Amino acid sequence: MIEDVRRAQIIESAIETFAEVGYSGTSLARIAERAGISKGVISYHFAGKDELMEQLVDQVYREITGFVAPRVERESTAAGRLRARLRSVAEYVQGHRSQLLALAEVFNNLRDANDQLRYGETFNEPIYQSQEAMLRAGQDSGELRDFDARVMAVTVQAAIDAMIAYWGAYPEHDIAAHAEQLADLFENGIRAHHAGQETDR
Amino acid sequence: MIEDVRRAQIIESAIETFAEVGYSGTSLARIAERAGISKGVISYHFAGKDELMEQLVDQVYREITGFVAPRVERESTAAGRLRARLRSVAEYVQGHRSQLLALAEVFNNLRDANDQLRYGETFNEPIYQSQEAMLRAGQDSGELRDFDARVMAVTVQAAIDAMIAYWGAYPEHDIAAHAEQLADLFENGIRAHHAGQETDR
Amino acid sequence: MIEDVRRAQIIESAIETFAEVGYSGTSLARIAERAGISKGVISYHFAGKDELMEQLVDQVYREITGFVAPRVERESTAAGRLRARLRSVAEYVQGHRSQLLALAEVFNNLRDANDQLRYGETFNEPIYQSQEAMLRAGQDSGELRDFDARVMAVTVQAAIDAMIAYWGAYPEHDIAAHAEQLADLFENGIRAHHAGQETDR
Amino acid sequence: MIEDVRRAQIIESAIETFAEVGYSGTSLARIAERAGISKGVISYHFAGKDELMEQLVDQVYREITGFVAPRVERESTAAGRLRARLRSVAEYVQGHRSQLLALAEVFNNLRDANDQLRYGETFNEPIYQSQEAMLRAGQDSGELRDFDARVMAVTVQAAIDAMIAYWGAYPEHDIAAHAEQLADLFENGIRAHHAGQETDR
DNA sequence: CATGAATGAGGCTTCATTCAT
DNA sequence: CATGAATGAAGCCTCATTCAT
Repeated sequence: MIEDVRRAQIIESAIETFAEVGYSGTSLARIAERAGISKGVISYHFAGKDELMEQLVDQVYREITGFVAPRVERESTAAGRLRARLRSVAEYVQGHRSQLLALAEVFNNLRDANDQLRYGETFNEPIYQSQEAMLRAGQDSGELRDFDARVMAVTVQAAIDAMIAYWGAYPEHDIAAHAEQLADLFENGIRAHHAGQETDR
Repeated sequence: MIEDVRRAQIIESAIETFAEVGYSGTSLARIAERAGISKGVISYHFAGKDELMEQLVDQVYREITGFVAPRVERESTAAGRLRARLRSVAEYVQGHRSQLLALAEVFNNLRDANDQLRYGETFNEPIYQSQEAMLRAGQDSGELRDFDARVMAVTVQAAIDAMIAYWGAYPEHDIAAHAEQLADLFENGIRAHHAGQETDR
Repeated sequence: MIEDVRRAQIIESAIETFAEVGYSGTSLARIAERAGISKGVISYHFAGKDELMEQLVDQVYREITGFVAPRVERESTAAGRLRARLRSVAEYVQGHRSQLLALAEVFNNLRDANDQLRYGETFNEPIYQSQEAMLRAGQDSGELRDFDARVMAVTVQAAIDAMIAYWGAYPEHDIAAHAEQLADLFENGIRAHHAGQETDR
Repeated sequence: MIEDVRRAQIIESAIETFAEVGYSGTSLARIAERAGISKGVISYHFAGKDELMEQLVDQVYREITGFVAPRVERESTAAGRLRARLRSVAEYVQGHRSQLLALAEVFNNLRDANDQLRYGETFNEPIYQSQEAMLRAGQDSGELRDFDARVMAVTVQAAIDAMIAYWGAYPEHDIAAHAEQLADLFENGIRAHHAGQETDR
């Protein structure tokens, strides 16, 4: 009810604040100010700043996954799935710029009591593993050449993040074309060598 | 003389602190404590925390460039230069883990008075441009296929950063092999299609 | 009706909270939480935290007095009344541990707008005076020796409070035996000297 | 050096604040204000509010013990030692009113992370034990009658604390006379019966 | 009669920076 | 050249209280 509305409003305000002034510039006071509410309200709805950030990550993460996953699953070949992933991320990201920037801020900075990153590489494990499985299936079917699937999974993710970050810095950058370029790169880079195939674009 | 020694000592201490506890966990007090000096000394030798961080970036950046650049210039083909870059970065990084982690922290967080990232994508411009020039030369010579050189430059840089970050999280990861995998990926991904060449490894 | 039930429930919850976490650890939120009610309810039934505490004192005080007074009045000699008082307090206290601890917390900490203790020594005045009257009667009848009745009244009260506090800290302590020891002490300490001993002063 | 001077000044200011406005009314801001220093200074010289309070207790405790102990040790009989203790406490307390009130505030309120009193009855153990030893020696020598030495030790301490508290509330009260009255009470109350009286139990 | 939501003051602490010595 | 002391802003959090529903 009202509870959920407020929490959503606060998270939305936090997203915009992180996106605009970065992790260390984001205080509860600033979030509250942007939301037009009193400072204490955030502490009322969230156990603390950390919980707010974790919920932010949860929400944004769920949203983007909910958008991308079905579009990927529609494809059957490894190359097709990879291209679908790149395209759908690029598509989703348009209109959700702040969300992605905020996600990156929290990702790269939130630490636990032992100074370890709360969302470190270990948080990416599930993604890496599903990506690896997909790539290995492509290798087994003969579609893809031999390579280290873990390295490739890490690199695909890095290419996506960089695409988002670059577009974050240069909003006029054509992110859809960027995604196609990446798909071409990986398609050429990992397919099995026999005769010269062509990309679908 | 003493001046320079002190500054170097402070920067060294700052590097280790950033690497260990991250950007928001790094205070002047903590840097001073690790260096075994008084808090005030830092303010005496640097105009402020910002200047310290800028000098840190300058120093680390100069070091890594000084290591990588000559190894790249020794090569003549685009593929060779790219592989040399990947290899030499991977080589340099071993033994300079803290430096690279600290560099990333400052890179991703330091902002100016207008909340703009001090080292944003614009800081990468020189790298992108030199990389682009190299790639275009490869395209002109017929070595490389047609693609967006800017996107490729961004992606190469991202792949390198991710390699470092992954190795930062999993120190037992074989970063040298990782670099070769990346070289293979890009070599296959961007060379001109005629007959099937082989990578050198 | 319901009104009174709620007030009693809240006071009961406050008693246990004070007893457990002390004065400064007791917040309305904590009291409400223990009572299983909403925070606002307390403010609805009491003018404020201060009034709640005053009612708590009133209630506990009335209870203990209602238990002790008739048992004291049954006795006729000063020594008998004193022993009756000590015994009945010790008896009452068993089964009302939290009440007494809570009473002490509020007693020692609640202050008015001028930072004066709300229940200071002045609150003990009625007790002191009744005790003094009883002791003076014993002196007049020749049962008790000469001494400062006010000092003795203060000391008796202090001995009782310490007995309760000690037993509060060591629940296995035999409080009934403690009460008898105190009665012996005072009986020997204040009765008239039939063989004339002298103090060293 | 300056360090010690400041710490002493802050503790002194804390003592007066506790004495005046009580435990819950004492904030670091108020202490700093009274000391005429900036809020942050306290955090600079003490790890936190808790450490400040512990040092306060240490200091006051050491002072009072240093005054009382030699005066007690000068005496040889149990009655003499007890009277010496009562007299010297009463003497010391005059001129150190705030110290004693502050000590009581911290004593009765400071709690650890588990809500247990930092200075509970257990803190009094050493006092109780030394007092007990003294009383038992008196019983062994035939000077004192049979009684529970622990109960008596607790009661003596309580009588002293009450004397201080009463005088704290009524500064015109004659605390020296009060101490003599207490000494008389205990002397009569615990000495061996040469003419054999009996208690009623 | 009860509640959950909101407020704003105040508490403790950390921090970058300044300054006298 | 170095230090320790001090500052005051800002951060997060808790709290008693108010209020619309």
